[in-house]
Amino acid sequence: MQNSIRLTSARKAILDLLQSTHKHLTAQEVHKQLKDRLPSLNLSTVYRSLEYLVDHQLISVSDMGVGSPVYATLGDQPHHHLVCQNCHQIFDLDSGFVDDLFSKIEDRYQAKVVTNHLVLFVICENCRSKNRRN
Amino acid sequence: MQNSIRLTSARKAILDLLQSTHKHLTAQEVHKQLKDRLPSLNLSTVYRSLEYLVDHQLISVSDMGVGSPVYATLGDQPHHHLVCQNCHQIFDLDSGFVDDLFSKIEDRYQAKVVTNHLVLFVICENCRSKNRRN
DNA sequence: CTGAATGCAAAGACTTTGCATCAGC
DNA sequence: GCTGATGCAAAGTCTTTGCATTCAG
Repeated sequence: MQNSIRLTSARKAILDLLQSTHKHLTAQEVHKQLKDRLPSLNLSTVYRSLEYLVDHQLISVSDMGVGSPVYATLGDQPHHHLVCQNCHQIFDLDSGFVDDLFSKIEDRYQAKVVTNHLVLFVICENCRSKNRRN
Repeated sequence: MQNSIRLTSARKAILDLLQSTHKHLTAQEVHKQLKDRLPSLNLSTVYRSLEYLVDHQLISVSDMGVGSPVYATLGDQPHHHLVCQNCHQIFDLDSGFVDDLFSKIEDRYQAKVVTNHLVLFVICENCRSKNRRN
């Protein structure tokens, strides 16, 4: 991890994309979405660039249970989701709750929490009432 | 999702394994560890069985950032980890902190949190002191 | 100018699927 | 006995790597 950042067109494009979509994208998705702008962009370059950008702390990587890791800019406000394991509906989770947890952890462990997108699996109210077992 | 469970030798062996190791294993690891006991066990059967067991809520699946999902029995006490994004060291996270969060969430959203293995990414104390930027 | 980044092609790892056979209930 | 599970083989998807070329600083 070094301080200066070598800014190539591929990396620039990836950063731009992540900054403008405000979404979590997989490497494959990033590649697909840049095909028009940079037709020559190779998938392996996308993988290498994403790795580089994560290493240099310009983007974050997290796992939403999609199978592949997803990437997003750090600029986005930390935000968190509840995902119902039964009906797969997604709910926003009040980040106050999570901030609380994170600051407690940082106090206790002297570690900086870098997860800025937490996903918790739940059985939502709706599904609970439909299913006695939960 | 149905109520009765068809208990085959493959599924029995997988459950046994997960119950005895108390670890989170990937499909590949499960397969490797069962090779001796069940030499004929096919990898695709392992995948299908794990999926089946998750569907029937006999085991849980989570993601530790290893690249593949990991499986564990539900019997294991909920427990949580901090993983350093820099040195990849793993720390146990006091589950009191997390229980707190979960019960607040359950109150507010009337949803049952089923995540029983939370993984938070951090920069650990050690790595922070080595690197001014964090 | 020089080392690092890229494209390309190939290999590698993990996972899924179709189909014939086998086994649990 | 019937339905669903398994083994096998093959294909599919995602990711990584080696090497020659190109590019940013």
